[in-house]
Amino acid sequence: MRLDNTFFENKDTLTLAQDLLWKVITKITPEGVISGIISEVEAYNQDDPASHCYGGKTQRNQSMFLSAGHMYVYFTYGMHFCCNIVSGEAGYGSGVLLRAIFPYEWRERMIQNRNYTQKNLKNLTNGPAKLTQALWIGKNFDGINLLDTNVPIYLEDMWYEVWKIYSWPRIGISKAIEKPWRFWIEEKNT
DNA sequence: CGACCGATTGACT
DNA sequence: GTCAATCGGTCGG
Repeated sequence: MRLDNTFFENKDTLTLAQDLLWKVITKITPEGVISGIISEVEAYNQDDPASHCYGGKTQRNQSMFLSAGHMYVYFTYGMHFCCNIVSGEAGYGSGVLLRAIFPYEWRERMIQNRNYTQKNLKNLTNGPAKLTQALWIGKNFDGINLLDTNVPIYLEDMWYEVWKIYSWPRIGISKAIEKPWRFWIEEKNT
C-alpha cells in the first residue's frame, strides 16, 4: 500500500523516523522499478543544533520547511547526495535522513548505478550517499512531494513485522551528539 | 573572490 | 575499528 497523508499527519520527527523502518522506497524508471527496504534513519529537527535547519530557512535547506511527505535532497562532501523525508507542518524545518536500505527490487541495477565491484554486497546500500547513488536520486528530487501520485517515487507499506528497533547517537555530526536519534533494524535470520 | 568544511565513502589495519 | 581524499556549496570580506 502506498503511504499517504494519513501516515504522516500529526507525527513528530522521532516517531516518523521509527515508522519509516521496514517501509519500502520505490522509484519508477522508464527501464523498470527499483526499490529498497528502509533499514536505517536519523531524525533532525529545527530545534536541534545538529540539523541543517537549526539556523532557519536558507536556499539550501528550504525543502525541510515543506509539509510532511516531501523530500529534501542535499549535496555534500563535493560529491555525494543524501535524501531526507520531510516531517511536520509546513514552516517547521524537520526531516528524517535515510541512511541505509536493504535492496528489494532490481538489485542488479543498483550494482550498475553504484559501479560496484566488491564481492561483499553488504556495502552496496549501507550509507546515506550509497543509497541515493543506488536509487539514482539526485538534486532533481529535492522538494518533490512523495504524496503526489504523479511523481515517479513513493513510499510503500509492505506490512513487514517490526520486531526490534535499535537506537543510538547519530553519525558524522559534532553537535548534539548525545541524542540517540539514529534508528535501525536488522534483517531477520534466514 | 577565496578559505573553509562537511548528516561521507572507500581503503586499509 | 581507523584515516584521509575529495570538491562544490556556503559564507565572510
